[in-house]
Amino acid sequence: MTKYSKQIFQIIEHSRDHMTAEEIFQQLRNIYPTVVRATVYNNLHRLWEAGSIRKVVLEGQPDRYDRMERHDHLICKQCGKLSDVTLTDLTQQLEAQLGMPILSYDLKMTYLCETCQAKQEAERNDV
Amino acid sequence: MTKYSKQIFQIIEHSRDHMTAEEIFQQLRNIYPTVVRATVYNNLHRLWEAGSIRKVVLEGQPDRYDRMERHDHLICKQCGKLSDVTLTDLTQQLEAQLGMPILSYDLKMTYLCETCQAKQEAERNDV
DNA sequence: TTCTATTTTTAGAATCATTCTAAAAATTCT
DNA sequence: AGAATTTTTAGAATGATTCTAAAAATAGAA
Repeated sequence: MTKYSKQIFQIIEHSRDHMTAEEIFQQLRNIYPTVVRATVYNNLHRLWEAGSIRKVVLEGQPDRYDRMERHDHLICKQCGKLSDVTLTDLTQQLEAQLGMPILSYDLKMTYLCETCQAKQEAERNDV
Repeated sequence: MTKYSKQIFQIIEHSRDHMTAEEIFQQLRNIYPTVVRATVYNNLHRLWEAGSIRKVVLEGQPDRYDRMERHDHLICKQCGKLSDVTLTDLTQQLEAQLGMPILSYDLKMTYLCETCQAKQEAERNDV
């Protein structure tokens, strides 16, 4: 692990908001002002390959990076806000239904966040 | 609905293999040889926006399009093969755990397909 | 039908996240 | 130290997708 990969790993582990490569790059530049974007991409790739970080792929957005710890994702259908929830592990249940083992699963749920719910409520009253 | 959107919708509904925009474009050209890529993208976007088709976003691949009918996805970790499975609807269960309603969910599971399992087995015997 | 408005298609340029390339620098191994 | 490997760098390249502005098609109203 180099100073860059260590730092990038730290940034991801300690951020609760699923940063993009660009955001990580910006933050890393505060510490190492000469670092280059490719270094961030290289390290993210290596960390992900090594199974040290998760990649969260959302439509129409640059990839986001996330800590490994088991958890699921909630995405607001309106504003796209991404948040974490930890539901009970479904692995057993899924394997039982499939009748075979799985390696992992990725569960994303869409909902309407409080802010967007409030907005929608307001609109309804306006009209 | 225009001839193009109708046809594109048909292609997606009748294909079991989650086609990319490019693949749909190639197939559409067999019927309408002068059609242009942008038309495929435009129509895919409209169909998706209208909730008539699903978009399957996988890492490092162009987006794939899928029929709407409720089902989940299995992805081979090795070769990337994508297949459909229909497990019991988890909505109730998820909502109960979350304590709030959700709009939809997207469940992707990774596994090792038969082919890749066989390959891995063979390698193990070779070494 | 004829005029007008809206939607769709087209061609090609533009975008933008990400990957690639090849050289330089840093690190590790012997 | 010297050689080999890994990482970083700068910048070009890639490639899926979106955008733009004009042309064509379609739908609606008179």
